[in-house]
Amino acid sequence: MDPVEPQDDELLVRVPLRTPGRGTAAPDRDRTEDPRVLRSRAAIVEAATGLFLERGYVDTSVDDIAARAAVSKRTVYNNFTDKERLFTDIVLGVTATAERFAAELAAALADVDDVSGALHDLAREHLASVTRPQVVRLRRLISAESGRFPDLAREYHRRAPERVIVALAGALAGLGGRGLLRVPDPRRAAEHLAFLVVGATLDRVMFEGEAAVPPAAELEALARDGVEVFLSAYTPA
Amino acid sequence: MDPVEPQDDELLVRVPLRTPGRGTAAPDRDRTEDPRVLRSRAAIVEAATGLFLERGYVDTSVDDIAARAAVSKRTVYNNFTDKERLFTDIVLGVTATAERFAAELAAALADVDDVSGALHDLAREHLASVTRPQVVRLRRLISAESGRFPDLAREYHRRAPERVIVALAGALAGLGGRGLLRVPDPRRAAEHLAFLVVGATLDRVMFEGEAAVPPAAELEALARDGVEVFLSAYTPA
DNA sequence: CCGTCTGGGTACTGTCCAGTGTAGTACCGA
DNA sequence: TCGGTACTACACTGGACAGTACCCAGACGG
Repeated sequence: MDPVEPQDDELLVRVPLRTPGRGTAAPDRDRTEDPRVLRSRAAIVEAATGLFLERGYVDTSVDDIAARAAVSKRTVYNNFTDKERLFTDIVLGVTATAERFAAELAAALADVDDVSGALHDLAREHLASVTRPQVVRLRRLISAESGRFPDLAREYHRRAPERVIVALAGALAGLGGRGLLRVPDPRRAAEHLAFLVVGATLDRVMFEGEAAVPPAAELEALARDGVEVFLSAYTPA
Repeated sequence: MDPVEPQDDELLVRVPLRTPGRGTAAPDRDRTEDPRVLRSRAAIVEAATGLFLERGYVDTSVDDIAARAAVSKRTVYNNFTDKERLFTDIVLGVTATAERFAAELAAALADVDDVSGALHDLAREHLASVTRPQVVRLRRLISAESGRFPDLAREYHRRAPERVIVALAGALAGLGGRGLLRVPDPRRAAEHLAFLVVGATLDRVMFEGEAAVPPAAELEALARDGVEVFLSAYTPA
């Protein structure tokens, strides 16, 4: 499988390769990283990502992470200054996925002619992306810890859901400029489209967990109905 | 102030008066409650509600609660079997507010003639209610703890946001029956209306906290634009 | 005035956990 | 062969915190 296309049960995690927190003294030594370090770090990140998403931040101990990564606790602390840094590094790494998705969204709508068809495709894709189990867990995790990590939550929101809205607004403005839609306020239009399609599902899933994700047929209907309402309001007279 | 109308900075809390967890042996003794007990219990509930909403479940210790309630820890445990029970009792007590609100919503839309005006009023009220700081904190608190208390989260969602949707669906169906709206699927229509109006704000607030609540003028615009889109899709031809 | 009963206060126990210190081991390049 | 570096195992510290044992005070009946 293509390592750049995330599957339902995984998230791409990009963690900075330089060990943070010891840049004070290191004179940029050997740039061929020790394979032992790479191996340990990858195992730790993978284990921690899974555990954080399954149990949350507080209910995951560093001992748990070390155990699942088959690594000693000391090694965890050799690679990450503390539990908080490990957490934030992972979360910010994960948002890379969302950023890429936002860019694709905008591009897909750039120069279409069949507005209705394109919006239906976009809605389906958006809904599918947002209801992927790991994405659901990530949303819940971050909002759950937004009290402990307010900056992180803001950053995630800015980079992921917000960026999707902004990209969508740009695309809709483009369609408006070509006379294919009537878009007085692109930002508002993007929000309307997005939440017509994913709003109700997102809300339910936030409280009931990924088990509450509707079946595929219902997702299809949600996308269709949402776009239909959007078009009846935003189609030029 | 009327004790049944919640203000911005408070939530009505209804907690069962019988001490839970000792019903096994008590043969329904004196029903004139000891005033000391009533006083303690009220202080504990108030303190715990505030602390849970401010800091969350894990970051609030029973010692903190006892201190703010100006009561000993022992007294807390005399009135509530454990921290979990205290938490769930409080959360379920708070949902009483939301339940009442849902009923009012449905009633307000029952037999209006000016559909547009009524929907605008409803949208304004819904948005105002959902962005009240304490409501925002409650949403975040419950979804944050939905991993630890899945049943509680489900119950809250069923009683509060879900009940609003159901009531709204009923009201819209009524308007549809009178030919004032075209409502093929009342449930879907209710979701569309609700999330057109509150979706984007709800999402932002979930990550950025109650500080991200838009100013009154923007709330007004959100309600107006959302209803406008809804009407252009659901007005009979 | 006395015994008893109940709620409340203080001090404690047991546990969990983040983070550290240390001593030893495997591997790698010179 | 030697020195350096990362990893392991393990014990340990310090602190937080849920829940409890035990005693005191005051109300109430006799």
